[in-house]
Amino acid sequence: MPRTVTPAAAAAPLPARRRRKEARPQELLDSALQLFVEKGFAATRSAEVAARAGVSKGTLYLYFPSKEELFKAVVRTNLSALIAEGQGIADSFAGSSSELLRLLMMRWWQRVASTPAGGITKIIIGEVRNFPDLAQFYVDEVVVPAHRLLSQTLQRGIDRGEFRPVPVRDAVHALVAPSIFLTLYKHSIGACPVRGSVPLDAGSVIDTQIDLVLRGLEVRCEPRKGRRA
Amino acid sequence: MPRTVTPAAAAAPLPARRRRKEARPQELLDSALQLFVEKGFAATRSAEVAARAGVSKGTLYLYFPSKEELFKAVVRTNLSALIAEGQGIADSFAGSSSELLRLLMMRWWQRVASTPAGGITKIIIGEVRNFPDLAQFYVDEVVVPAHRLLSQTLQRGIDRGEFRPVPVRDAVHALVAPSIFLTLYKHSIGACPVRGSVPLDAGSVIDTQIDLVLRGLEVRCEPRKGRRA
Amino acid sequence: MPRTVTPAAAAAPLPARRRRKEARPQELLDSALQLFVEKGFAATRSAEVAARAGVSKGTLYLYFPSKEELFKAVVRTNLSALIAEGQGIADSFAGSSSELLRLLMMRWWQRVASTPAGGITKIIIGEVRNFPDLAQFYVDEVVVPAHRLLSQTLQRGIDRGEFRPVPVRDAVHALVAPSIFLTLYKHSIGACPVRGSVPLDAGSVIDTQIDLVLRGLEVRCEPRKGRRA
Amino acid sequence: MPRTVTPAAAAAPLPARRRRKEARPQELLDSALQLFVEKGFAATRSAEVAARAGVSKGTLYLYFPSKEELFKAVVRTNLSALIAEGQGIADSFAGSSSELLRLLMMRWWQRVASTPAGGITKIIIGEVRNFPDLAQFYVDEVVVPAHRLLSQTLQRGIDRGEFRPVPVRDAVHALVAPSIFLTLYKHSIGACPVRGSVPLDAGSVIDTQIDLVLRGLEVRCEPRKGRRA
DNA sequence: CATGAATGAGACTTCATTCAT
DNA sequence: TATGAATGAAGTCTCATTCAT
Repeated sequence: MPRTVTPAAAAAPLPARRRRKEARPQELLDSALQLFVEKGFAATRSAEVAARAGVSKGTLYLYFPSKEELFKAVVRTNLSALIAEGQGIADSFAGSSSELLRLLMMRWWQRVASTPAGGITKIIIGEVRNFPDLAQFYVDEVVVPAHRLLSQTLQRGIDRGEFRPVPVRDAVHALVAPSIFLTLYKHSIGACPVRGSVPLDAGSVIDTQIDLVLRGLEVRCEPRKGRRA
Repeated sequence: MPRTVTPAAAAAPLPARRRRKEARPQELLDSALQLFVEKGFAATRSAEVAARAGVSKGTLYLYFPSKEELFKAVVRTNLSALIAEGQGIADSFAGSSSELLRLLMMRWWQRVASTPAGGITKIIIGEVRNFPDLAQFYVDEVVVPAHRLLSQTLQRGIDRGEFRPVPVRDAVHALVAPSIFLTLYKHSIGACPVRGSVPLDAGSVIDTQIDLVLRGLEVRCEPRKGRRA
Repeated sequence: MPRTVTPAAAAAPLPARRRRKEARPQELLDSALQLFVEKGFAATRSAEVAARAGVSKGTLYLYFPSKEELFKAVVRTNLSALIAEGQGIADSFAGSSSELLRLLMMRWWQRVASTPAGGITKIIIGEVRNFPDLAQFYVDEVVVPAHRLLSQTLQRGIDRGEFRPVPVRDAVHALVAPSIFLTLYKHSIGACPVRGSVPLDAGSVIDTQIDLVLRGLEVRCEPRKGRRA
Repeated sequence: MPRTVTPAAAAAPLPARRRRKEARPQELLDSALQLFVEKGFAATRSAEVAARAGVSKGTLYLYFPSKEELFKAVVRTNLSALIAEGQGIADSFAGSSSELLRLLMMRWWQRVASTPAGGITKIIIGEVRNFPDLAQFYVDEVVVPAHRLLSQTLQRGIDRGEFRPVPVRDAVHALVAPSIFLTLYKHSIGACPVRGSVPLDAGSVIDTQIDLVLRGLEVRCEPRKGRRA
């Protein structure tokens, strides 16, 4: 046995202990996201976050100084990054504004609404009033940047004559509300084993929503001519 | 025998004590609604509900066997009644479906969204998963009846050729989502003293929403050509 | 059995529940004093204070909002009252200042130094720096009033020609230090089962102290004449 | 075989690493003294002791097997040595006992009371009862030797007719108490930012103390008559 | 009917000490 | 030697609910 086994060290995989250390924060963030979404912020026990990440209570506090900071880290990891990315796309987009709008909303859908991250909104809605610090944090980190991104997109469409000149702020609201609401629903009643509830299919909801906002509900055009005449 | 317990009191106008007694449940429900909306279900202290209603902790439990039952009573008092009333209006409405839609939404706005009752949704969203009984209760008592009412109204419009034949369920969703979302926002971040937040004006939001859903966002139709020329 | 047992209620002793309620604070204060003196402030477990008073943890917090407030109440009950009383005596004392001094010190000895209350000083000495609020509280509530009382007494003796005109502040210090120090010792090393320690007998210490401070250590008088000549 | 471990290092001037290593214990002792005095024994975090000494937590435990042993080492380093030195002085002193007394007290003042070492007494007073081992240790190491030194000095004064024949043990107590008490005060309330506290100036306190103990407070002796006349 | 004292399980967070690296 | 990640017991304080009065 010439021990040809090249010393493991050669490949220089981080020593086990250190490898764990570097993975810990992410493991904890994942575990925290799951639990926060499941139970909410206040009702999530820090001990359970630790347990689900496979570490002891103390270890959690080695990486995050408090439950509140843990939550902030979860938000930053899961939402802030995505918004910044969307802003990047919008800044260099060349196609029509309808296409950009669809693209942004689809991305949000795929990356947030369809993942546990979508549940963060539920937490904020339900608990900011009990944790005032989180309110300012979430507005700065998520609400304002996201609203800015969509406002710019609508304004672009209006400026280029693609959209009617609607009030931008309210239109953004009308645009995102159904998706966010759907996400909220999914992570609250939708996650409960109730009978008789109203099922909501994400794909169809979003298609209808985009179609509706872009084209409207009323049968128009020809009749309109008359009205307009 | 001589127990001539002054039966006078019986005939007399209710003595203060008795009058109080009969008003108690409503006073407790009001106090509970306020606090549940402010702090959420779990974070509301039953002692504070009692205190705000001017009674002792024990008295609260005299009228409602638990915090959960108290919450259910709050929902029944504030939402179930209103929905039934809306259904009554719809059943006998003679005008156009657009008008009916506007009417129903305006009523909801005035009677729920503009009052503390609007905050109930926030509580459900944020906490049903921690109180499974409430999920079934809320679906039966609120979600299903409300959805039925709006579905019927949209279907009526489609049947009468007033609306495009959109997928009803999803359209209902697109219709109510912004209003509900606005209410959620108002009772969460909107109730926090944050700076830089996105202000939402109820009146303008609802107008834009109705306009958008009915008429759409895009500049369309052939007639457009003419307008553009 | 004519049940002549006059209804206990006739004597109208407070109903058991209420009688307990009124006794609770004092029971808790006694228990707290004992434990604080035994273990110090930080090391005293609120659960143990409650247990020693025969109630549950929760009950303690029904009467005192925090461990710190509990401690303040202990100080007020055991020290502030006594100092005020001493001030009353001094204000109306007619004898010699030596007698007044002896009287005040004897009272302090009997009411504080010889009781668990004497241990409070130990707590302050050992822990104020970790509980900054307590520092100001103790100075206002104990240090300043006590120092004022003794300063006045010394000054009275000087004014009446009974005492040499010594620097009052420092003399007060020299006067109280041994007694306080003795108390500290008693509640620290003196309370430990050590061998070979220096035993201190209260009675003899205080006699020596008063004698020493009043008459001094040096053999004087005649020899002095020579020195003075 | 070729392991010609450069023995050069052996002869070379101590490499930085080794020099650090040898300084470690003292650096840790200094850091520990500061922190123990600041926060007390129990409230001092071993991690902070290590950090202030510029090493890791693990390293601290390399030199001292536990926090308690670290504390003992601090006491030995800072107090035991000084007392032995004072004993040496007393053994060979030729002047008057008053002078010797003044000398010893001044030395104690300069070497202990005026340095962080003075705070050790505070720790003992406040916490021995929670750490029974420390009680015996401190009595053996500090209390008994210090008391022996001062007892001998007083007895010497009495034997030589310089002092009145007072009870030695109690007189020693009266002698040291104010100084120790002053030190305690300085490291407790005196170190807190309180307003209205009683300021104590070391120099004036010690002068008054010595003067008082040696000469007494009362105006006495026959000669007095003359002075009064 | 009404009160409010009492309970006790349970939450977040800290820290001395260990041990793999 | 030196490090610092990991542990888990322990401590303060909260609160829904009960029940003697």
